Amino acid sequence: MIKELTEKQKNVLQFIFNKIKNDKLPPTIREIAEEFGFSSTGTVRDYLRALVDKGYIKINEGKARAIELVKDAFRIPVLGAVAAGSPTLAVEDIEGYVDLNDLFFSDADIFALRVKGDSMIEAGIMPDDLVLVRRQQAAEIGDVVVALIGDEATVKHLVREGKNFYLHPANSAYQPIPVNEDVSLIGKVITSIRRYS
Amino acid sequence: MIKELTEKQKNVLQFIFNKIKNDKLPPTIREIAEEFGFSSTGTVRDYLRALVDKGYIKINEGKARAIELVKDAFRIPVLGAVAAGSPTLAVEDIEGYVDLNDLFFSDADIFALRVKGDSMIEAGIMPDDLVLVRRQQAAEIGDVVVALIGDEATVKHLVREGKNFYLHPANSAYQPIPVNEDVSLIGKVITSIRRYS
DNA sequence: TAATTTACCACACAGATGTATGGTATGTCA
DNA sequence: TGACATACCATACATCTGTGTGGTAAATTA
Repeated sequence: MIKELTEKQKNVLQFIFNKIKNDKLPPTIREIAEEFGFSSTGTVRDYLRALVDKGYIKINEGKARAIELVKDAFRIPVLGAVAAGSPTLAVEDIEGYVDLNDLFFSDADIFALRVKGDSMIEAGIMPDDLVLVRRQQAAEIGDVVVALIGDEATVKHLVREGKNFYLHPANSAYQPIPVNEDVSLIGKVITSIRRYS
Repeated sequence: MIKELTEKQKNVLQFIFNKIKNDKLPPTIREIAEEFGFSSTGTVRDYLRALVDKGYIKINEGKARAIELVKDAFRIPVLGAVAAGSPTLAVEDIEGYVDLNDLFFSDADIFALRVKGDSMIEAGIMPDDLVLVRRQQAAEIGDVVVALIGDEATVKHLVREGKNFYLHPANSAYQPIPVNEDVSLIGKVITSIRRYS
Protein backbone atom coordinates (compact mmCIF):
# COMPACT_ATOMS: atom_id res chain seq x y z
CA MET A 1 0.00 0.00 0.00
CA ILE A 2 0.94 3.60 -0.47
CA LYS A 3 1.81 5.31 2.76
CA GLU A 4 1.46 8.90 3.87
CA LEU A 5 4.23 11.36 3.21
CA THR A 6 5.50 14.11 5.47
CA GLU A 7 5.24 17.68 4.23
CA LYS A 8 8.92 17.84 3.41
CA GLN A 9 8.83 14.52 1.62
CA LYS A 10 5.87 15.79 -0.39
CA ASN A 11 7.88 18.83 -1.40
CA VAL A 12 10.75 16.70 -2.62
CA LEU A 13 8.36 14.46 -4.56
CA GLN A 14 6.68 17.49 -6.07
CA PHE A 15 10.05 18.81 -7.19
CA ILE A 16 10.90 15.54 -8.91
CA PHE A 17 7.43 15.56 -10.46
CA ASN A 18 7.87 19.08 -11.81
CA LYS A 19 11.36 18.38 -13.11
CA ILE A 20 10.10 15.43 -15.11
CA LYS A 21 7.21 17.49 -16.41
CA ASN A 22 9.21 20.57 -17.33
CA ASP A 23 12.65 19.25 -18.23
CA LYS A 24 11.43 15.82 -19.30
CA LEU A 25 14.31 14.54 -17.23
CA PRO A 26 14.41 13.49 -13.59
CA PRO A 27 16.79 15.51 -11.40
CA THR A 28 20.12 14.29 -10.09
CA ILE A 29 20.66 13.94 -6.38
CA ARG A 30 22.71 17.11 -6.33
CA GLU A 31 20.08 19.06 -8.23
CA ILE A 32 17.60 18.10 -5.53
CA ALA A 33 20.07 19.08 -2.82
CA GLU A 34 20.59 22.46 -4.41
CA GLU A 35 16.85 23.10 -4.75
CA PHE A 36 16.27 22.58 -1.05
CA GLY A 37 19.55 23.97 0.21
CA PHE A 38 20.88 20.65 1.45
CA SER A 39 24.63 20.70 1.74
CA SER A 40 24.90 16.94 1.78
CA THR A 41 23.97 14.43 -0.87
CA GLY A 42 23.29 11.99 1.93
CA THR A 43 20.26 14.02 2.93
CA VAL A 44 18.75 13.60 -0.49
CA ARG A 45 19.50 9.91 -0.42
CA ASP A 46 17.55 9.65 2.83
CA TYR A 47 14.57 11.36 1.19
CA LEU A 48 14.72 9.16 -1.86
CA ARG A 49 14.84 6.08 0.33
CA ALA A 50 11.75 7.25 2.17
CA LEU A 51 9.93 7.85 -1.13
CA VAL A 52 10.93 4.41 -2.37
CA ASP A 53 9.88 2.74 0.87
CA LYS A 54 6.51 4.46 0.76
CA GLY A 55 5.88 3.41 -2.78
CA TYR A 56 6.05 6.69 -4.69
CA ILE A 57 9.20 6.25 -6.74
CA LYS A 58 11.50 3.56 -8.02
CA ILE A 59 15.24 3.93 -8.42
CA ASN A 60 17.35 2.16 -10.96
CA GLU A 61 20.55 1.82 -8.99
CA GLY A 62 23.76 3.13 -10.40
CA LYS A 63 22.26 5.00 -13.30
CA ALA A 64 22.26 8.76 -13.55
CA ARG A 65 18.90 10.46 -12.97
CA ALA A 66 17.19 7.09 -12.72
CA ILE A 67 14.26 8.19 -10.60
CA GLU A 68 10.98 6.82 -11.89
CA LEU A 69 7.55 7.80 -10.65
CA VAL A 70 5.48 4.81 -9.64
CA LYS A 71 2.48 4.87 -11.91
CA ASP A 72 -0.24 3.84 -9.55
CA ALA A 73 0.53 6.81 -7.37
CA PHE A 74 -0.05 9.23 -10.22
CA ARG A 75 -2.15 7.78 -12.96
CA ILE A 76 -5.79 8.59 -13.16
CA PRO A 77 -7.88 5.65 -12.02
CA VAL A 78 -10.67 4.41 -14.24
CA LEU A 79 -13.60 3.81 -11.99
CA GLY A 80 -16.23 1.21 -12.65
CA ALA A 81 -18.26 2.30 -9.69
CA VAL A 82 -18.13 5.07 -7.16
CA ALA A 83 -19.26 4.60 -3.61
CA ALA A 84 -20.75 7.21 -1.36
CA GLY A 85 -18.99 9.28 1.27
CA SER A 86 -17.89 12.75 0.33
CA PRO A 87 -15.66 14.63 0.37
CA THR A 88 -13.40 11.61 0.12
CA LEU A 89 -14.17 9.51 -2.90
CA ALA A 90 -14.14 5.88 -1.94
CA VAL A 91 -12.58 3.99 -4.77
CA GLU A 92 -14.37 0.71 -4.85
CA ASP A 93 -13.83 -0.73 -8.24
CA ILE A 94 -10.84 0.36 -10.23
CA GLU A 95 -11.06 -1.01 -13.74
CA GLY A 96 -7.56 0.07 -14.56
CA TYR A 97 -5.61 3.17 -15.25
CA VAL A 98 -5.75 5.57 -18.13
CA ASP A 99 -2.45 6.00 -19.84
CA LEU A 100 -2.94 7.88 -23.02
CA ASN A 101 0.79 8.18 -23.36
CA ASP A 102 0.63 4.78 -24.99
CA LEU A 103 -1.31 6.27 -27.84
CA PHE A 104 1.11 9.08 -28.31
CA PHE A 105 4.19 6.96 -28.26
CA SER A 106 2.69 4.40 -30.56
CA ASP A 107 4.74 3.61 -33.62
CA ALA A 108 1.59 3.46 -35.71
CA ASP A 109 0.79 6.32 -38.03
CA ILE A 110 -1.82 8.17 -36.04
CA PHE A 111 -3.29 11.59 -36.41
CA ALA A 112 -6.20 13.48 -34.97
CA LEU A 113 -9.08 15.01 -36.86
CA ARG A 114 -11.48 17.68 -35.74
CA VAL A 115 -15.01 16.56 -36.60
CA LYS A 116 -17.14 18.86 -38.69
CA GLY A 117 -20.86 18.48 -39.08
CA ASP A 118 -23.37 16.30 -37.34
CA SER A 119 -23.52 13.33 -39.69
CA MET A 120 -22.35 10.91 -36.98
CA ILE A 121 -24.28 12.38 -34.13
CA GLU A 122 -26.29 9.24 -33.43
CA ALA A 123 -23.03 7.35 -32.98
CA GLY A 124 -21.98 9.82 -30.31
CA ILE A 125 -19.54 11.68 -32.51
CA MET A 126 -20.42 15.34 -32.25
CA PRO A 127 -19.22 18.43 -34.11
CA ASP A 128 -15.85 19.62 -32.77
CA ASP A 129 -15.01 16.25 -31.28
CA LEU A 130 -11.50 15.07 -31.85
CA VAL A 131 -11.06 11.64 -33.42
CA LEU A 132 -7.74 9.82 -33.37
CA VAL A 133 -7.26 8.03 -36.64
CA ARG A 134 -4.89 5.21 -37.48
CA ARG A 135 -3.91 5.43 -41.08
CA GLN A 136 -4.69 2.21 -42.89
CA GLN A 137 -6.23 1.25 -46.21
CA ALA A 138 -8.15 -1.76 -44.93
CA ALA A 139 -11.17 -1.62 -42.66
CA GLU A 140 -13.86 -3.98 -41.50
CA ILE A 141 -17.60 -3.72 -41.82
CA GLY A 142 -18.92 -1.68 -38.94
CA ASP A 143 -15.74 0.27 -38.37
CA VAL A 144 -15.89 4.00 -38.04
CA VAL A 145 -13.63 5.19 -40.81
CA VAL A 146 -12.24 8.36 -42.28
CA ALA A 147 -12.54 8.66 -46.03
CA LEU A 148 -11.66 11.24 -48.59
CA ILE A 149 -14.46 12.17 -50.97
CA GLY A 150 -12.85 14.34 -53.53
CA ASP A 151 -10.96 16.82 -51.40
CA GLU A 152 -12.98 16.48 -48.25
CA ALA A 153 -12.38 14.21 -45.29
CA THR A 154 -15.42 12.63 -43.74
CA VAL A 155 -16.08 10.35 -40.78
CA LYS A 156 -18.58 7.57 -41.40
CA HIS A 157 -19.55 4.01 -40.64
CA LEU A 158 -18.40 1.49 -43.21
CA VAL A 159 -21.31 -0.80 -44.10
CA ARG A 160 -22.08 -3.35 -46.74
CA GLU A 161 -25.30 -3.94 -48.59
CA GLY A 162 -25.16 -6.95 -50.85
CA LYS A 163 -21.97 -6.59 -52.85
CA ASN A 164 -21.71 -2.85 -52.44
CA PHE A 165 -20.01 -0.83 -49.71
CA TYR A 166 -21.33 2.40 -48.32
CA LEU A 167 -20.16 5.16 -46.04
CA HIS A 168 -23.09 5.31 -43.72
CA PRO A 169 -23.84 8.40 -41.64
CA ALA A 170 -25.32 8.02 -38.17
CA ASN A 171 -27.94 10.67 -38.74
CA SER A 172 -31.19 9.96 -40.54
CA ALA A 173 -31.06 13.39 -42.18
CA TYR A 174 -28.13 12.25 -44.34
CA GLN A 175 -27.86 9.72 -47.14
CA PRO A 176 -25.35 6.86 -47.36
CA ILE A 177 -22.51 7.46 -49.80
CA PRO A 178 -21.56 4.61 -52.12
CA VAL A 179 -17.88 3.70 -52.08
CA ASN A 180 -16.57 4.18 -55.59
CA GLU A 181 -13.44 5.40 -57.31
CA ASP A 182 -13.95 8.93 -56.00
CA VAL A 183 -13.78 7.68 -52.44
CA SER A 184 -10.50 6.71 -50.78
CA LEU A 185 -10.22 5.23 -47.36
CA ILE A 186 -7.71 7.01 -45.17
CA GLY A 187 -7.95 5.21 -41.89
CA LYS A 188 -9.92 3.91 -38.98
CA VAL A 189 -11.12 5.87 -35.99
CA ILE A 190 -9.62 4.35 -32.87
CA THR A 191 -10.56 6.96 -30.30
CA SER A 192 -12.85 9.92 -29.99
CA ILE A 193 -12.22 12.71 -27.54
CA ARG A 194 -14.37 15.60 -26.49
CA ARG A 195 -13.34 18.39 -24.17
CA TYR A 196 -15.76 20.44 -22.16
CA SER A 197 -14.76 23.97 -21.36
CA MET B 1 12.19 23.04 -41.20
CA ILE B 2 12.59 19.42 -40.35
CA LYS B 3 15.03 17.69 -42.69
CA GLU B 4 15.22 14.14 -43.85
CA LEU B 5 17.18 11.61 -41.87
CA THR B 6 19.39 8.83 -43.15
CA GLU B 7 18.44 5.27 -42.30
CA LYS B 8 21.12 5.03 -39.65
CA GLN B 9 20.15 8.34 -38.13
CA LYS B 10 16.56 7.12 -38.02
CA ASN B 11 17.66 4.03 -36.16
CA VAL B 12 19.48 6.08 -33.56
CA LEU B 13 16.50 8.38 -33.14
CA GLN B 14 14.20 5.38 -32.80
CA PHE B 15 16.43 3.97 -30.08
CA ILE B 16 16.31 7.23 -28.12
CA PHE B 17 12.54 7.29 -28.63
CA ASN B 18 12.12 3.76 -27.31
CA LYS B 19 14.40 4.36 -24.35
CA ILE B 20 12.34 7.35 -23.28
CA LYS B 21 9.17 5.36 -23.72
CA ASN B 22 10.30 2.24 -21.93
CA ASP B 23 12.76 3.47 -19.33
CA LYS B 24 11.25 6.92 -19.02
CA LEU B 25 14.81 8.11 -19.24
CA PRO B 26 16.84 9.16 -22.25
CA PRO B 27 19.98 7.08 -22.89
CA THR B 28 23.53 8.20 -22.21
CA ILE B 29 25.97 8.55 -25.07
CA ARG B 30 27.64 5.32 -24.08
CA GLU B 31 24.36 3.45 -23.92
CA ILE B 32 23.73 4.48 -27.50
CA ALA B 33 27.23 3.45 -28.51
CA GLU B 34 26.75 0.03 -26.94
CA GLU B 35 23.39 -0.49 -28.65
CA PHE B 36 24.88 0.06 -32.09
CA GLY B 37 28.29 -1.43 -31.45
CA PHE B 38 30.14 1.87 -31.73
CA SER B 39 33.48 1.72 -30.01
CA SER B 40 33.80 5.48 -29.82
CA THR B 41 31.66 8.01 -28.03
CA GLY B 42 32.64 10.46 -30.71
CA THR B 43 30.56 8.52 -33.19
CA VAL B 44 27.47 8.99 -31.09
CA ARG B 45 28.22 12.65 -30.70
CA ASP B 46 28.28 12.98 -34.48
CA TYR B 47 24.86 11.32 -34.69
CA LEU B 48 23.42 13.53 -31.98
CA ARG B 49 24.76 16.61 -33.72
CA ALA B 50 23.08 15.53 -36.94
CA LEU B 51 19.78 14.96 -35.13
CA VAL B 52 20.05 18.36 -33.46
CA ASP B 53 20.90 20.08 -36.74
CA LYS B 54 17.94 18.44 -38.46
CA GLY B 55 15.55 19.49 -35.76
CA TYR B 56 14.64 16.20 -34.13
CA ILE B 57 16.22 16.55 -30.71
CA LYS B 58 17.55 19.16 -28.36
CA ILE B 59 20.53 18.70 -26.07
CA ASN B 60 21.04 20.43 -22.78
CA GLU B 61 24.80 20.65 -22.75
CA GLY B 62 26.73 19.23 -19.88
CA LYS B 63 23.88 17.44 -18.24
CA ALA B 64 23.64 13.67 -18.08
CA ARG B 65 21.07 12.06 -20.37
CA ALA B 66 19.82 15.47 -21.42
CA ILE B 67 18.43 14.46 -24.80
CA GLU B 68 14.99 15.92 -25.42
CA LEU B 69 12.71 15.03 -28.28
CA VAL B 70 11.50 18.03 -30.22
CA LYS B 71 7.77 17.97 -29.84
CA ASP B 72 6.60 19.01 -33.26
CA ALA B 73 8.39 16.09 -34.80
CA PHE B 74 6.44 13.60 -32.72
CA ARG B 75 3.17 14.92 -31.49
CA ILE B 76 -0.01 14.00 -33.22
CA PRO B 77 -1.27 16.88 -35.31
CA VAL B 78 -4.85 17.99 -34.95
CA LEU B 79 -6.16 18.52 -38.41
CA GLY B 80 -8.82 20.98 -39.32
CA ALA B 81 -8.89 19.82 -42.88
CA VAL B 82 -7.34 17.07 -44.90
CA ALA B 83 -6.41 17.51 -48.50
CA ALA B 84 -6.31 14.89 -51.19
CA GLY B 85 -3.33 12.94 -52.39
CA SER B 86 -2.73 9.49 -50.99
CA PRO B 87 -0.73 7.71 -49.81
CA THR B 88 0.88 10.84 -48.39
CA LEU B 89 -1.52 12.85 -46.31
CA ALA B 90 -1.12 16.48 -47.15
CA VAL B 91 -1.42 18.41 -43.94
CA GLU B 92 -3.11 21.61 -44.89
CA ASP B 93 -4.51 23.05 -41.76
CA ILE B 94 -2.99 22.06 -38.46
CA GLU B 95 -5.11 23.42 -35.63
CA GLY B 96 -2.57 22.47 -33.05
CA TYR B 97 -1.19 19.43 -31.35
CA VAL B 98 -2.78 17.01 -28.96
CA ASP B 99 -0.92 16.74 -25.73
CA LEU B 100 -2.96 14.84 -23.25
CA ASN B 101 0.06 14.65 -21.01
CA ASP B 102 -1.02 18.03 -19.75
CA LEU B 103 -4.11 16.45 -18.30
CA PHE B 104 -2.19 13.75 -16.55
CA PHE B 105 0.38 16.03 -15.05
CA SER B 106 -2.21 18.49 -13.93
CA ASP B 107 -2.27 19.25 -10.25
CA ALA B 108 -6.05 19.18 -10.29
CA ASP B 109 -7.86 16.26 -8.76
CA ILE B 110 -8.94 14.32 -11.80
CA PHE B 111 -10.30 10.86 -12.22
CA ALA B 112 -11.93 8.90 -14.98
CA LEU B 113 -15.33 7.25 -14.92
CA ARG B 114 -16.64 4.52 -17.15
CA VAL B 115 -20.11 5.51 -18.29
CA LYS B 116 -22.96 3.12 -17.65
CA GLY B 117 -26.32 3.36 -19.32
CA ASP B 118 -27.58 5.49 -22.16
CA SER B 119 -29.06 8.43 -20.30
CA MET B 120 -26.68 10.91 -21.96
CA ILE B 121 -26.75 9.41 -25.40
CA GLU B 122 -28.17 12.48 -27.08
CA ALA B 123 -25.23 14.47 -25.75
CA GLY B 124 -22.84 12.08 -27.41
CA ILE B 125 -21.89 10.27 -24.23
CA MET B 126 -22.39 6.59 -24.87
CA PRO B 127 -22.26 3.52 -22.64
CA ASP B 128 -18.66 2.46 -21.95
CA ASP B 129 -17.28 5.86 -22.80
CA LEU B 130 -14.66 7.17 -20.43
CA VAL B 131 -15.23 10.59 -18.91
CA LEU B 132 -12.46 12.52 -17.21
CA VAL B 133 -13.86 14.30 -14.20
CA ARG B 134 -12.38 17.19 -12.27
CA ARG B 135 -13.49 16.94 -8.68
CA GLN B 136 -15.23 20.13 -7.61
CA GLN B 137 -18.32 21.04 -5.66
CA ALA B 138 -19.34 23.98 -7.80
CA ALA B 139 -20.67 23.76 -11.31
CA GLU B 140 -22.40 26.04 -13.77
CA ILE B 141 -25.70 25.65 -15.49
CA GLY B 142 -25.24 23.60 -18.60
CA ASP B 143 -22.18 21.76 -17.37
CA VAL B 144 -22.01 18.03 -17.69
CA VAL B 145 -21.55 16.90 -14.12
CA VAL B 146 -21.06 13.76 -12.11
CA ALA B 147 -23.32 13.43 -9.09
CA LEU B 148 -23.88 10.86 -6.43
CA ILE B 149 -27.49 9.84 -5.93
CA GLY B 150 -27.45 7.69 -2.86
CA ASP B 151 -24.67 5.26 -3.64
CA GLU B 152 -24.69 5.59 -7.38
CA ALA B 153 -22.63 7.89 -9.57
CA THR B 154 -24.41 9.38 -12.55
CA VAL B 155 -23.45 11.66 -15.42
CA LYS B 156 -25.98 14.35 -16.26
CA HIS B 157 -26.49 17.87 -17.46
CA LEU B 158 -26.97 20.40 -14.69
CA VAL B 159 -29.99 22.59 -15.52
CA ARG B 160 -32.11 25.12 -13.72
CA GLU B 161 -35.84 25.59 -13.88
CA GLY B 162 -37.05 28.58 -11.93
CA LYS B 163 -35.40 28.31 -8.54
CA ASN B 164 -34.84 24.57 -8.71
CA PHE B 165 -31.89 22.63 -10.07
CA TYR B 166 -32.17 19.37 -11.94
CA LEU B 167 -29.88 16.67 -13.21
CA HIS B 168 -31.09 16.45 -16.74
CA PRO B 169 -30.53 13.35 -18.86
CA ALA B 170 -29.93 13.70 -22.58
CA ASN B 171 -32.38 10.96 -23.46
CA SER B 172 -36.11 11.55 -23.71
CA ALA B 173 -36.75 8.12 -22.19
CA TYR B 174 -35.47 9.33 -18.82
CA GLN B 175 -36.82 11.85 -16.33
CA PRO B 176 -34.91 14.79 -14.85
CA ILE B 177 -33.81 14.27 -11.27
CA PRO B 178 -34.32 17.13 -8.81
CA VAL B 179 -31.21 18.15 -6.90
CA ASN B 180 -31.98 17.71 -3.21
CA GLU B 181 -30.22 16.56 -0.07
CA ASP B 182 -29.84 13.03 -1.42
CA VAL B 183 -27.82 14.32 -4.35
CA SER B 184 -24.21 15.41 -4.01
CA LEU B 185 -22.17 16.92 -6.77
CA ILE B 186 -18.83 15.24 -7.25
CA GLY B 187 -17.33 17.04 -10.17
CA LYS B 188 -17.47 18.31 -13.69
CA VAL B 189 -16.83 16.34 -16.85
CA ILE B 190 -13.94 17.93 -18.70
CA THR B 191 -13.28 15.31 -21.34
CA SER B 192 -14.96 12.28 -22.79
CA ILE B 193 -13.05 9.52 -24.49
CA ARG B 194 -14.21 6.56 -26.49
CA ARG B 195 -12.00 3.83 -27.89
CA TYR B 196 -12.91 1.72 -30.86
CA SER B 197 -11.52 -1.77 -30.95
C1' DT C 1 11.77 4.66 28.52
C1' DA C 2 13.74 2.59 24.42
C1' DA C 3 13.41 2.03 19.59
C1' DT C 4 12.37 4.07 15.39
C1' DT C 5 11.71 7.63 12.12
C1' DT C 6 12.72 12.07 10.43
C1' DA C 7 15.93 15.46 9.13
C1' DC C 8 19.89 17.02 8.48
C1' DC C 9 25.57 17.18 8.30
C1' DA C 10 30.73 16.13 6.38
C1' DC C 11 33.73 13.70 3.54
C1' DA C 12 35.44 10.31 0.33
C1' DC C 13 35.59 7.55 -3.88
C1' DA C 14 34.93 4.78 -7.92
C1' DG C 15 32.81 4.87 -11.95
C1' DA C 16 29.67 7.21 -15.15
C1' DT C 17 29.39 10.86 -18.31
C1' DG C 18 29.82 14.75 -21.62
C1' DT C 19 33.24 16.83 -24.13
C1' DA C 20 37.60 17.72 -26.69
C1' DT C 21 41.15 16.60 -30.03
C1' DG C 22 42.43 14.54 -34.04
C1' DG C 23 42.17 10.92 -37.04
C1' DT C 24 40.42 7.70 -41.68
C1' DA C 25 37.40 6.53 -45.45
C1' DT C 26 33.49 7.08 -48.56
C1' DG C 27 30.05 9.30 -51.03
C1' DT C 28 27.52 13.51 -52.70
C1' DC C 29 26.89 17.86 -54.76
C1' DA C 30 28.04 22.09 -57.14
C1' DT D 1 37.66 19.30 -58.60
C1' DG D 2 36.83 20.93 -54.02
C1' DA D 3 33.72 21.46 -50.28
C1' DC D 4 30.72 19.12 -47.45
C1' DA D 5 28.14 15.53 -45.17
C1' DT D 6 28.18 10.85 -43.53
C1' DA D 7 30.11 7.27 -40.82
C1' DC D 8 33.08 5.59 -38.23
C1' DC D 9 37.83 5.22 -35.08
C1' DA D 10 41.15 6.04 -30.61
C1' DT D 11 42.34 8.40 -26.55
C1' DA D 12 42.17 11.63 -22.81
C1' DC D 13 40.12 14.29 -19.09
C1' DA D 14 37.55 17.12 -15.97
C1' DT D 15 33.54 16.85 -13.78
C1' DC D 16 29.22 14.79 -12.76
C1' DT D 17 26.97 11.34 -10.16
C1' DG D 18 25.47 7.60 -7.17
C1' DT D 19 26.97 5.44 -3.24
C1' DG D 20 29.33 4.46 1.22
C1' DT D 21 30.70 5.58 5.95
C1' DG D 22 29.73 7.77 10.00
C1' DG D 23 27.99 11.41 12.43
C1' DT D 24 24.16 14.83 15.36
C1' DA D 25 19.63 16.23 16.94
C1' DA D 26 14.75 16.19 17.48
C1' DA D 27 10.31 14.13 17.15
C1' DT D 28 7.43 10.18 17.14
C1' DT D 29 5.94 5.75 18.49
C1' DA D 30 5.69 1.49 21.12
